[in-house]
Amino acid sequence: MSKKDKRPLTLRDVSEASGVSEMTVSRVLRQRGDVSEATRAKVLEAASELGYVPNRIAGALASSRVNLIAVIIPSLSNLVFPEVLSGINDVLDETDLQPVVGVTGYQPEREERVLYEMLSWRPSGVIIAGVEHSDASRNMLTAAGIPVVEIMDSDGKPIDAMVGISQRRAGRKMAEAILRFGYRHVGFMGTQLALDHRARKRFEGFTQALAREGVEIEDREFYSGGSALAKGREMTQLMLERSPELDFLYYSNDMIGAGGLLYLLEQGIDVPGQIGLAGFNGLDLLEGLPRRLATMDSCRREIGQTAARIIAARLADPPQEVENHVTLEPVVTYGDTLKRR
Amino acid sequence: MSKKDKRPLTLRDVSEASGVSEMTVSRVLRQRGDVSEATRAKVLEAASELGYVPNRIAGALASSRVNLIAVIIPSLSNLVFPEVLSGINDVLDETDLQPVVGVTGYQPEREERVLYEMLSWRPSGVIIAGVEHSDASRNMLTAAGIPVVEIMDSDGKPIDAMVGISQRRAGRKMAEAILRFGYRHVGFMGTQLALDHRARKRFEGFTQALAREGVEIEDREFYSGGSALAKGREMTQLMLERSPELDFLYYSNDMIGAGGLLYLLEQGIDVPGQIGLAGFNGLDLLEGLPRRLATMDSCRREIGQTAARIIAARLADPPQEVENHVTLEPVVTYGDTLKRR
DNA sequence: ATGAAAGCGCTAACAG
DNA sequence: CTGTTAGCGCTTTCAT
Repeated sequence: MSKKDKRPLTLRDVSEASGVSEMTVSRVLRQRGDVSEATRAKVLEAASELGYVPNRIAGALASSRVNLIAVIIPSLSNLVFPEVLSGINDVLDETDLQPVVGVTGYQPEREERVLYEMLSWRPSGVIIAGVEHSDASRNMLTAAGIPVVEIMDSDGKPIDAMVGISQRRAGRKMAEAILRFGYRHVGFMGTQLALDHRARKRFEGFTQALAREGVEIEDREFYSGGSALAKGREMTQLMLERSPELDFLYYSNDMIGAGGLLYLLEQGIDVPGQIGLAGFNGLDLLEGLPRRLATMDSCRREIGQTAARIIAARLADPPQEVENHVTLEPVVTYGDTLKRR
Repeated sequence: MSKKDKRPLTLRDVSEASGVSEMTVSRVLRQRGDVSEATRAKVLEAASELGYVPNRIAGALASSRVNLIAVIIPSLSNLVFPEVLSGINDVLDETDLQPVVGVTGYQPEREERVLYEMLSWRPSGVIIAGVEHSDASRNMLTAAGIPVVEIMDSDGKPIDAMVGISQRRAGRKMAEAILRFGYRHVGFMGTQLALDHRARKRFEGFTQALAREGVEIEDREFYSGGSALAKGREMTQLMLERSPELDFLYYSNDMIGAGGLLYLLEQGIDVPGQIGLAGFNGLDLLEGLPRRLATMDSCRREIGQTAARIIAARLADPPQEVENHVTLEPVVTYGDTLKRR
């Protein structure tokens, strides 16, 4: 038990308590260099008795080594990002690197601030969502001189490394599937696209592929905030009342798609006979629905893992060779809501 | 644009570039002390031209001030915790404090490790989920000499401050509602209780309140991992095949409750006529379901906000007086699945 | 309003 | 295997 001092404990306290020099105490605590079993035990004993916790701030300053990896994402409530984080954790857990998460709320100014804050702690690497960043952000990232992995989206010119899917291609692929199966009157529902570049790109790819076959989106609806499931429900009702001729509804994420699906089933509408549906992401959640929503895997866990692996490899001593640009291929799951008519 | 140096930029670089002493540069960058507008401008110009990002590691060491608040939670995939975080953010955004999140996976040893890691950065405060911690963890927390707020659960003796609901009371309240409405044959489904103390306490409160009226849980089922919605569905099916006499199903969270609800509706079972249902948490998600599941608000956003407010108040200069022990009262929402029979 | 000196707690680099 | 010395990049404190 430590006496209730005001002053926090330092290496010196452990040194005095154990009768071993600060330097050797430091070596024991960091498991670096050779220390005799006897001294080792003495030090460990003293440290744990005092309840000493090393001061990494001093350690980092002295060694100019920081085992932190900055991870910058737009949101935690999106469900997708926690899964990316989880993938990152899977891999970093095997190393001595530690993720530190910053959240931007999809706002470029906040991204800038968060980035600045994180870089001021001199992390060893950065994993950041998206490829669009303000000039200031790009400059900071470049100037930091550390590995930077941009994730989730491969449509763009990366600063350094990049792991993701082509969002445009994802949109295109789904459009092609829809057309192939004979749907022609398509409605779209999604979040506000202004700040979510990935959703926007999927949308662009989607419309372009439709256009190639002379098909245009006939109705669209956007939302923000609130329960996505409820929003999907509401928007679907609204859209079908407005545009009863639609035979397909494309949702920019699975959650609103699920809401739409529940609504349609309740109304006794024939899915996918009368109306086909598709979402995006491949959420676990879909498994519990009455019918499997067509969707497309966004590979988010794998993206996280791959990004972390790139960082870990580049930081290894000696640095390992790795592929710096990884484009994953999302797979369409037709489920029960996308069928040849 | 910074020349592509190997060495990271320091205050000295800005000092030289601007012809102002390091000390004054530091003052400008921290907005502390009086600096003439002219020098100020010169410094800012030089700093941004170089792309200088201050080194907080050095700053923190010199000032022994760190604006970090350690936030330690069991999981990010639980949906509940991101909302707590969001509440914490709401409040800390107004201050210069920054949350740093650590995840324990519900494992005490990991909690210990995460805590150790975080404390080694000398944060200014800790917000940690739950009131059960290993001795080592409690010691570290005590020895750190910083404000500690334990959250989510108020059934226990806090180390310092505490914000939460009484999980036992929450379980009891739901049991009382169920009994009041005339249900007598109750089944329970939930996660493995061993490590989730809050779920366990709710369960205990629940069974005790039932017992008081001579009612016992007649069947129970536990799960772990996988899609909660799908699990709720499967467990419900299983349980009803096994125990068709049940007239009420209590789910330890809304997600599995939603799965159960969807299953029962599909089977054409009369809810709540034949079987009543209730979950726990008060998730947004429920709004989009075909029927509103009875549940109980777990006040998670408010818990986050309150905890953050306590930390902010205690860290203010001068420290503000605040209530250190806050017990929130969860409210039962009867929805459409809990009705007098 | 600005500068100079000292040192935060630790570790690199070397010496023994 | 263990100890000594000299900083890491900044801020505190005190002087000017």
